[in-house]
Amino acid sequence: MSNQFVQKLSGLAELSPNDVAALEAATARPRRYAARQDLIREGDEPGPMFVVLEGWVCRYKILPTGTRQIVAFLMPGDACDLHIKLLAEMDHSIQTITAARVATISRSEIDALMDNHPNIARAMYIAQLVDEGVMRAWIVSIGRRTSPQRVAHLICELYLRAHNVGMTTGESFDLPISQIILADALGMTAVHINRVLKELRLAGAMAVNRGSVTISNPVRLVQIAGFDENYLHRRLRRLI
Amino acid sequence: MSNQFVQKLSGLAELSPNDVAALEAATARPRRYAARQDLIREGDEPGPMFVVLEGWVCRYKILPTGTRQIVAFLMPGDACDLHIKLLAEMDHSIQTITAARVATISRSEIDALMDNHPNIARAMYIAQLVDEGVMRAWIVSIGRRTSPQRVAHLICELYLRAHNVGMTTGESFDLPISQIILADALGMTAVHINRVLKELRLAGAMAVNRGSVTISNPVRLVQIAGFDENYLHRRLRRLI
DNA sequence: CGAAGGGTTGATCAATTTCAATCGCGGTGG
DNA sequence: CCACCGCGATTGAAATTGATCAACCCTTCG
Repeated sequence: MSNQFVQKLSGLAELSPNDVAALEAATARPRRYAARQDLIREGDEPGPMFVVLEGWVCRYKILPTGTRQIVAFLMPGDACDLHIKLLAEMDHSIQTITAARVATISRSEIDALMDNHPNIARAMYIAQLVDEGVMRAWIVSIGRRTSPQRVAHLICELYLRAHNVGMTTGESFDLPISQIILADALGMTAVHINRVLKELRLAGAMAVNRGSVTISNPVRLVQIAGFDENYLHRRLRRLI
Repeated sequence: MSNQFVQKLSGLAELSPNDVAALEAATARPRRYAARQDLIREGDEPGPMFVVLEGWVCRYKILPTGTRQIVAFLMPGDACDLHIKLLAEMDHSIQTITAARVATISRSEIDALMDNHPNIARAMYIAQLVDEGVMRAWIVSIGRRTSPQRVAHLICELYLRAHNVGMTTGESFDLPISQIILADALGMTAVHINRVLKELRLAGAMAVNRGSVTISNPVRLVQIAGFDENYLHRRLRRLI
């Protein structure tokens, strides 16, 4: 399958070869970014739609005190904000975590894609609904789960999302994310994340090494997390 | 202005008298619900779109341990999930907090509204983007703000949203929400919410009495919250 | 009148943050 | 080639926040 964007959307709606070709054309000229580059900042006027083709990206907000909260991770195949152009300004920033290849699709291109390819429109709407479900799950995690549960839940989510676009190998996947970034995503301190990761490692549930995660005991990890994949609305219900 | 739904959408796009009439017709036959009734539950098949016309409603999820996290408040004028029918099942539940009047609009009615009234479509898309911004702001609050900041921030948000649909009187507004519900929304315990409310009252920032909130010192409240209204994307930038 | 559900308060406990120090690794300039 | 630097990872100890446990009060409602 050509790229993760096509692969992801194919999982959400039936795409014809014609649809696939249109998606490939729209993402044919991605731009490369170094790590830690803002694609767009809070307060900026929204631009074209971003589609991540390679690397990891996040949405985040900075508080007056300077602390940061990451509100979403984007991995290859993930796109941003279909109708974002309707807003006058961005309410958050988007930044690369690793070096990345990101395609931009202009408003008119999107409109053309959606108008001429109903199945693409359908898939994009579903993707947006899933993204909202993911945000709700984050609120639940941060609000009500203990820190080990929270970390475990995020890893379960990322594993499944990566799996969905063919980016896992067995029970491992690349997670090129520092403990600092994990802390910013989970509303914790890096110190505490470190201790929780150790705890999960000692519990035999999962281990992080040099930018990749291995889920040593999927059943245990899911138990710890209290993970229910329903909010990812996947067509293919594989057990992990 | 006829109802809060029309009022809210009018603030997001120019609506013609014809558009307004169509919205009124679509919400003409609301259903009444008692307090604490689920409109729909996690796992259910999505139904029609809900539009709250009177009363308060929330989206929530229940954890395996039985604790609850509220992920959004819906007040009069707020609608749910434009394209939700594209999903096979709900990933969260929706429940009335108070007695409420809620209109339901079927998929086909929505499609007709959106197709025949581009400005309604535009307004609904903007409303959805704003709802996403609100969710991001919740993640930030729960993840990174202290409890007094968190409470203050939520009150600022709710005040502005209420103000937007004409539901404030001076610096007060109805907030028919128990401390338990506040706790479920902010990821805290009711006991702690109680102490924080006391602290905010003593600080002269705001006070809650019998289902209504008075913002005694807006400037102080905004300061405490570190509140920036940008994420609500309001057209009318009034200072509170 | 009694029961139930919120609200309020105090005392104690547990989870996390904060502060501080050390370690290790990759990259860089001398 | 190697010492040095900066960033992330790791660990310990102290400080703080918020949760938990346990009363008790007040109002509403049957």
